[in-house]
Amino acid sequence: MSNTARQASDQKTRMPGPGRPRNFDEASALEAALLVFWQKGYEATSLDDLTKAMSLSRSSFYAAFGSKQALFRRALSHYSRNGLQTLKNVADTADGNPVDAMMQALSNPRGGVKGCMLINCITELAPHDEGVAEIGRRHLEKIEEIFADVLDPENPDAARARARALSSLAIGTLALRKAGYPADRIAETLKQAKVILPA
Amino acid sequence: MSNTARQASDQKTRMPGPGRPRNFDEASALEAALLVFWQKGYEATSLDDLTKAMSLSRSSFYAAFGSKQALFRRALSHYSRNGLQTLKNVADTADGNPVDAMMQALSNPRGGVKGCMLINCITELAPHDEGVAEIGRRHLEKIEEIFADVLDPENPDAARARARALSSLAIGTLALRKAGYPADRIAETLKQAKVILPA
DNA sequence: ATAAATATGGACCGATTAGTCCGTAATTTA
DNA sequence: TAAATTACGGACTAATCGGTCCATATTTAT
Repeated sequence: MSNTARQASDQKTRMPGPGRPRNFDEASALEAALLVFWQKGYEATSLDDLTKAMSLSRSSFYAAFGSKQALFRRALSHYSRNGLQTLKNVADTADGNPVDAMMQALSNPRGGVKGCMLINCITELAPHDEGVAEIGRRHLEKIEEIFADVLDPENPDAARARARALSSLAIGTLALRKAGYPADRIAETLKQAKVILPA
Repeated sequence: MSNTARQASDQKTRMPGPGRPRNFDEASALEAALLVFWQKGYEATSLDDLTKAMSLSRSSFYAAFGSKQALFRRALSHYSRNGLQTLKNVADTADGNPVDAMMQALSNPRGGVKGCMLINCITELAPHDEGVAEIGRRHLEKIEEIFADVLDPENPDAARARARALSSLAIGTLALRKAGYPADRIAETLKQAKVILPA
């Protein structure tokens, strides 16, 4: 389907050498695409939106990424990897209460009003796209893991349900933010999580 | 803009009388449209989807509803009204624990895997559609009110933050459901709300 | 220099988008 | 029955959709 990888086929002696080099960076193009998908969603993002944001011609786009859907999958996975890493860092480097820090980070992600891209995509696509649903499931489970490890490092499995509740609470507040709730009400809502903390 | 209402203009003596009667019911057409928007989202729903589901010709559609967007707004408001009424009923008629019943209802709405239409729409549209954001805000605030009245009928204002946390927790679990979490894990997550209950 | 290989820009494609328009059907009032 | 009025079916439009294709540019290996 995709012609992205240099073809290792054609065992003939040739070794032709690479042709014209790209004049774009694949990684930064991917991140540019990520931002567009993040703020507009999958359906509402057009090829023109993407190629403009990535500063790519259509042919380069298709040569490098195969299709809108393939690019999207890559962007989403990239986002997931990145976000989980960030969350782990938050958990590890929080001086005071790591749970509070994680709740903050989840409820007020880099994206600001764009919310969490993975939640956006689960909402938009998961019911009719099992691939997205699976990426989403994995992401959510990882978040639970991180919470559980913080809550009870000795026996994280026992804290799993509480971890999931904390995660869900933070995710729920994303809707408040998108709907335009003032920041202090959201913070106040998050603080209610304290009662979930003790067993 | 819209020609929906019988025009009261033309003060001339005439009083012409109505022409051919409609052979569709506006209310049920609206509900049919609601279902489509609910499960596909706004952008992904086409006019063909709508007219087919509503059993309407395009001309009748535009005569009766004006535009896709206008229809959507009506459907969304209708959904909000309906949903809040249902939630109130759940709160009033729950024999055991009304909070549990509300959490259940919010987390597992009529729509099944379609989730809550309002949350879907907030996620998809609110960041770039202030009209939708406002409908969403009002809806969420009403949910909080219902929770707060159940939590502390004497002084619901004092319970407002807890009410919002419960609401957010339930809303958060919608993402779990869409991502394909098994029902028992979601139920277990909801049960964690008990710790939010006491002051 | 020449051949081989890859990248790029942009024209192009068929399908689909939301929305318009018009001829005709169905109804009420006179 | 005639005039007025509204509804309906469906053809039509201009724009946009995701995706393809090709001629040309740019590179390396010979």
